[in-house]
Amino acid sequence: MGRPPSPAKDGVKKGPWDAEEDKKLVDFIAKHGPGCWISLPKLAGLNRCGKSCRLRWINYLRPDLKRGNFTAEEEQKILRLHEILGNKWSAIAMQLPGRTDNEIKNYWNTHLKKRLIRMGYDPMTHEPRTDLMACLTILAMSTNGLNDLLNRTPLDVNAVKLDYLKQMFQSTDAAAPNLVSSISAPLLEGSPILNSLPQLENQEAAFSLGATTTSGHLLQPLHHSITTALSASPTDLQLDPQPTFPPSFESMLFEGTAAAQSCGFFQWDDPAENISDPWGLESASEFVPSFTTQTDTPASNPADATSCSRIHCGDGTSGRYSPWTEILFDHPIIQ
DNA sequence: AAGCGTCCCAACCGCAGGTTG
DNA sequence: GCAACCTGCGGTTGGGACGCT
Repeated sequence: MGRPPSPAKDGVKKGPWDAEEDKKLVDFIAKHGPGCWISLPKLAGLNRCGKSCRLRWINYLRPDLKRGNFTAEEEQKILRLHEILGNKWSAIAMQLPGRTDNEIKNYWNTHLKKRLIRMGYDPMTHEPRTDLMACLTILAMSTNGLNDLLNRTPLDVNAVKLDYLKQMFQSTDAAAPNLVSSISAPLLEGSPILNSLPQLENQEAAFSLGATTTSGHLLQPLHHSITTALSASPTDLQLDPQPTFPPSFESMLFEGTAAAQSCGFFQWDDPAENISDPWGLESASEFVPSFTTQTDTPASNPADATSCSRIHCGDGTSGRYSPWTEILFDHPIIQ
């Protein structure tokens, strides 16, 4: 037996809702409340399926929805809840009044997830990535890094990278994350080394050696170890054989320590996202010491190109990074 | 100004679990 | 207990907006 089959769904309108449809739906629900979604379209005079009506109401027309950008507090909440709950968007949405699961899901996929990846964290586990693919990813995102490796360019900065790379591939221990971070060791925009390198005629080359955002912001865990190591030996790039990797950003967030600030996770890499500078730090250079290589090449850490969604170069040009998978798998060394 | 590539998000799709007759 | 419906959820996508060349 069971229920009679539902009516045919042919001829039902799909796609974006117009103002008239919205009004019909809002008026109907204001009068009758959200009840049976299957019968609602017919009763409300809408040529939509009940599912579409429900979605439109829940995600857009509901009066208690909060509009506008996510606040820093909301972002932190999402990150913490995601670490605990995973992709349980509805459960996460329950903890964020006025936000829908769809909205949170979209925000995660378009902002937070990418940010974690750029910073070397696994977006699912929220732990620093230590696998070879992650290393290759970040290396590939430095665009010319692999070319530098293959071509054995004599650039001192790349020599540093190669040293680390060599260690990385020889290493089987926990040093790997630090080695990854070193590969993206950035250089100060407009620094002598940048000016001296003919390879840096384009933004892509600048990307390979690190570039800065217009805001000058951008700190990240991946930078911590290399800058620490370098500052410890400012004139001699002796590499720490057992460098330590900073704790996960969540653990620091939970602890609410200054370490979270030095980690700089909430230093927005995109000026458009840098809404409130929540840690009150105007520049990454505040706690990222400059260092000098054996060839007297000054550098500091205003930003990391591997985590920039938009790279701003000294000549005012800018570019965007591509999704890591594309970069990685398009690279000759992978193919 | 046009073409192209990328980003973003509203909306759709398919599935799973609960409900109903 | 079964079959079909209903609801909610998470993954995916289409197309408008935007920026760059």
